[in-house]
Amino acid sequence: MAERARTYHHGDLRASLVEEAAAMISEGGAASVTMRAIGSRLGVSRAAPYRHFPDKTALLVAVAVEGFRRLNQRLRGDGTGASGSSVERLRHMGEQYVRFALENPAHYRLMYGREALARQDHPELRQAAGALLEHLIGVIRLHQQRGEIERADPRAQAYVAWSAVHGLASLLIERQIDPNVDVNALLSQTTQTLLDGMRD
Amino acid sequence: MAERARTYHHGDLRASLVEEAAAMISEGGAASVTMRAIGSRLGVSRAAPYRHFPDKTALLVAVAVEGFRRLNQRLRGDGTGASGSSVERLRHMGEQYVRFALENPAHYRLMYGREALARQDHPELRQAAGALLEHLIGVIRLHQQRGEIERADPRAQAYVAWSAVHGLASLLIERQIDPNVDVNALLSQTTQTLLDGMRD
DNA sequence: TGTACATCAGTGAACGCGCGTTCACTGATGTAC
DNA sequence: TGTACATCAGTGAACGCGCGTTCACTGATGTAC
Repeated sequence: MAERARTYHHGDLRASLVEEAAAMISEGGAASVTMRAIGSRLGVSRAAPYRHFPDKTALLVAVAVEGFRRLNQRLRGDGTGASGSSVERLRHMGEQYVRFALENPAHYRLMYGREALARQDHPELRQAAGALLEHLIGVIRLHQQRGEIERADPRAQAYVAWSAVHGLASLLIERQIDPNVDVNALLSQTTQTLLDGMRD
Repeated sequence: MAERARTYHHGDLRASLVEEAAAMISEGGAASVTMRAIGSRLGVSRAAPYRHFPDKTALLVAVAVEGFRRLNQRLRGDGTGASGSSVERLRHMGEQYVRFALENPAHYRLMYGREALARQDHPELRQAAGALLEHLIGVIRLHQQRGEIERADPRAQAYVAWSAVHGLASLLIERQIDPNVDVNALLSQTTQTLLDGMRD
């Protein structure tokens, strides 16, 4: 991506900043992202990022929003296809969710933590997170209609399901779970327990 | 607590440092704890804390360990008494766990997050967290024996249960859940779904 | 009981550092005529 | 097509700040004799 000719104007610095910040987050966590470092990594002056983002927080918000976009895309991507049963579809979503978190731990932390970013101040971020939840609610509602799970309030059911996968993802990311445990087995046991608990 | 006479020697500065750091965390999050501020809040010089902790991380570790001690105590405290059924006992633990997190959000975050504290370097912290898990496993094993839940690997079951309550606690703390939602209802729905899913 | 002295919990001033951000500027670009 | 000029993405030096931590020190304490 940095293979454009070295012109004075970068070309698409804004996008590169978001991308590079995400890379830095992967490598060293959110704390390792500094405006100074990101400039120099992109071969650009320290002040250049301020042409595109008013301050550091704005950049981090953009990074988090981009994370939600990717996660959203992944959850919608149909590994099992529309052909899978309702239960399979939900199970698939849960698995992909946790896998995303495991593959992008620091990014995931940025998306959901309030350590680096105060949530209420950033409507775009709020909206990006909300879209994910609405998608889950939609799937749950659909599959309630197919009669495979209990017909409780779909929003509440979504929160319960989300809690379970978010909790598992967090505990794994924060290395609270014995590294000898078989993650796949634990993941499928979690989704299974959840689906059993939601069943009529 | 600061009502001892103003002597040159503080009396029990170490304990006060931990206590005060915990208070600051409650007020402004872990990032608001600085060695400078904590000294001045206790009416002591900036350098004084270094008599008791080699560095800031050591102090934060002590605070986190203290948090685990309190949480542990709370989970063991029998709201329902030993008289409650197995299921009631587990439900009670789940509820107390989430309530602790809601009452001490920043402290909880410090205990389980790796943002402020890298976990592997601090065996005492690791051990404090481990003790909590072992307690949960013990309760689950006991109640498997009473035949009220499925006889799966108790450690795996503990991880699943822990994931659910940790996830719920985290989402609530990070304000990812619609504030209009009835927290108590959501909490009991979560524990209920979990127990249903674990039932034989 | 009184004194000498080792110990250790405090002081206060200073250090160096890395950070986010600002400022006056300059080079490149694209558009009006 | 050629030129004047507004626009805007960059530069590089500097700012002020708050931080963790160190250092030589001093005051209080407790213990040996």
